Amino acid sequence: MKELNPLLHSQLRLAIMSILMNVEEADFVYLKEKTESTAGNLSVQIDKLSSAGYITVEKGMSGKRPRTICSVTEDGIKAFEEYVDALKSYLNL
Amino acid sequence: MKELNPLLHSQLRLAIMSILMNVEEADFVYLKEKTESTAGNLSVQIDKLSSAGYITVEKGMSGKRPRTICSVTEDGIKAFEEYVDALKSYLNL
DNA sequence: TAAAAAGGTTTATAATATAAACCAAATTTT
DNA sequence: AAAATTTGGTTTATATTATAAACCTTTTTA
Repeated sequence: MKELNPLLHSQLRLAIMSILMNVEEADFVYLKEKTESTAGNLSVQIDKLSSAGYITVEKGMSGKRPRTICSVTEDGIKAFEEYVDALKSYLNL
Repeated sequence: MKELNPLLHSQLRLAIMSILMNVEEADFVYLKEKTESTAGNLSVQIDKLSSAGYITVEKGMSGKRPRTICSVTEDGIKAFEEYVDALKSYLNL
């Protein structure tokens, strides 16, 4: 049986990637609302995806408030697609 | 976003369930070979699925050797199918 | 100006997965 | 016929992970 990339096989990280696969970019606040996660957990998981090179993270300002924008990288897309392929063999889809 | 049943969202438990969804029953040795897991890990995860009522486990003898036979329950089938549904929304399948 | 909210990060804790060590019975080797 | 190995597991320890709690700084509101 195929391996399931452990970096993607985590509910929150998978949710983040899933969202980012469908949009150009998404900011911290949007990801938090969509995933219904705590800020702490989200921050940690964003870091891990970023460290793995699956997403890029730009910390900037929106007016006077900080704004963290994420988007998926080529590597991230590839990893996500491979993960989906592997999962399909588990779920017979 | 939907919750992913944490009992099923584990590589090895998902692999076990995936196998059992496609056969009448499977024994410990067969599951170990198919999943390429260690005996210890397999034993633990079988227990968890069993405690959750997702599989039944019969410990008997085959000739002079012990034999542990597993099969999925109705509850297990239902949980698996719900898990697959939830996952689909993450993977857009 | 004091209090609360926004947007996060860091640190501590609880849960999980995994492997290592172990056990008893059966089989094989010497 | 001992001794060593294999089979079929279980139990316990360890390393990783996920998660939440506590915290920080700046901005906004009361």
